[in-house]
Amino acid sequence: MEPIRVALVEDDPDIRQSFEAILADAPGFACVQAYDNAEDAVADLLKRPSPSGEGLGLGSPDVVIMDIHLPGMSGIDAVRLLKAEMPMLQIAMCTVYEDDEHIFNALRAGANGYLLKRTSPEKLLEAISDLYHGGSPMSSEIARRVVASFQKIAVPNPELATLTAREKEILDLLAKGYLYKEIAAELFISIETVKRHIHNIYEKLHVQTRTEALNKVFRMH
Amino acid sequence: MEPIRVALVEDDPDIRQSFEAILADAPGFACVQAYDNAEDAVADLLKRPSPSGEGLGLGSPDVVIMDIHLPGMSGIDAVRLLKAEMPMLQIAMCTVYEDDEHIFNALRAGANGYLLKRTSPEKLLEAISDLYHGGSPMSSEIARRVVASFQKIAVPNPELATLTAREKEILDLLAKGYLYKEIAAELFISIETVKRHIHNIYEKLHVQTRTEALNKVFRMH
DNA sequence: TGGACAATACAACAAACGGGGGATAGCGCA
DNA sequence: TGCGCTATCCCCCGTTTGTTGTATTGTCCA
Repeated sequence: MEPIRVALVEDDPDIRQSFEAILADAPGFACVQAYDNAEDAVADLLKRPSPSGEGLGLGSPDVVIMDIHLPGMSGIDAVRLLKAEMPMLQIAMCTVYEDDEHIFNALRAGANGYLLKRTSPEKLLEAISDLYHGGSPMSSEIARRVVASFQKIAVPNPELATLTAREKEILDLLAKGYLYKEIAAELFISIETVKRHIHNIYEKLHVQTRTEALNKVFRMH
Repeated sequence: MEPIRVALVEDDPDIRQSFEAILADAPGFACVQAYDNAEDAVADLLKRPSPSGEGLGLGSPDVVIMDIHLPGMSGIDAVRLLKAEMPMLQIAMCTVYEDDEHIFNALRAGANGYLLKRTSPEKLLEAISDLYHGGSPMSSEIARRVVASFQKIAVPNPELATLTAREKEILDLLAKGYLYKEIAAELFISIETVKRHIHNIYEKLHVQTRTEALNKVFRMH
């Protein structure tokens, strides 16, 4: 069985060599490239592009372990560039940063996993294998924040709760861009009633225009 | 050392007994409750509320493993109710569903982890331990979808790319709810120019009204 | 140097929006 | 029974939005 081909991007020589040693000792893994900066890594890895995203070039690694804090270009920008050209390449960040900003920017840029540097060698190898098989390994602190981010999304607006069912129904159509007369036709009521409802909605939400109302609705979604 | 106290909510007696057996055999784990439906589980677990969220009641489990498909109330609704009263209680879903809808609804409801039923006994125990220590265990297929959801958020609309810098600037103000005359004042141009720009924007986005334009802008943000 | 494009501006007009004042009818609850 | 809330409807009026014309200026590029 072919070993999993790994590339490292890490500026600290001690850490890089330590990772290389771990990979060299582990059966089934091979460190095929190691870079100490993002510019070299991007330039070199893009030399072996997958013709149309359906596979990786011959010399390409299967998995990239990318530091975030690097001299010059950041690891996050490197991920963005690499993923744009080689979407099948599996990349995991490996860094000391565990704040939401770094985590979410990295994932938005296209990173497939996010590990903390204090990850044990066994967990690191397990993560690389997981990546290779299409998983998204995360240190448990990271998973926790990612999961927590789903709960924060819904910030219930108390103003919205004061709307009646009919008002919510009309606000929903309003948000979709329906004209007053279209709402009236949809609900089989007169346009005057639509105006009255919308007037009441605006009063409850403390807004004057449709756009302000929409911003209140979208903000918590 | 005290064992981790686990409660199960699972309607299939075979699976429930199998989980109980796994927990009974594992040192450091104890199955303290098992329910075959969500109503009983919620009613019973809420009898031991944490006074103000800072801890769990004396008879409470540390960790709950919750099925989603149950007779009557769903496991997702049960999580919502339990988390509202006992936010410190750690709950992981354990189910066969691996579609985005179920995953994200469960996480939004407050679930701390999400496991698939085909998870091996070793991984299950590891997940329970991870939960107990504040992590968010996920099967790797689940982690993959959760991470992918961060990338999908930004679906670049090619129509938006055709807008000039000035048009984007005006669209931005338009989205914030500015009136035409306010945009004119903000940018030191005439209201007629604002109308012209907005007209051009609508043409490029293939919309007729402000609200339709906003929906195009918000959709990819 | 001519053409394409972006930004600016004006005019006239129709449609849509939003505020103000009413009014009626039903429904539940004190 | 009466009060409050909700949903429904009407009129008047000014403002805002969006369309359709036309036109000037500047820039960039072939």
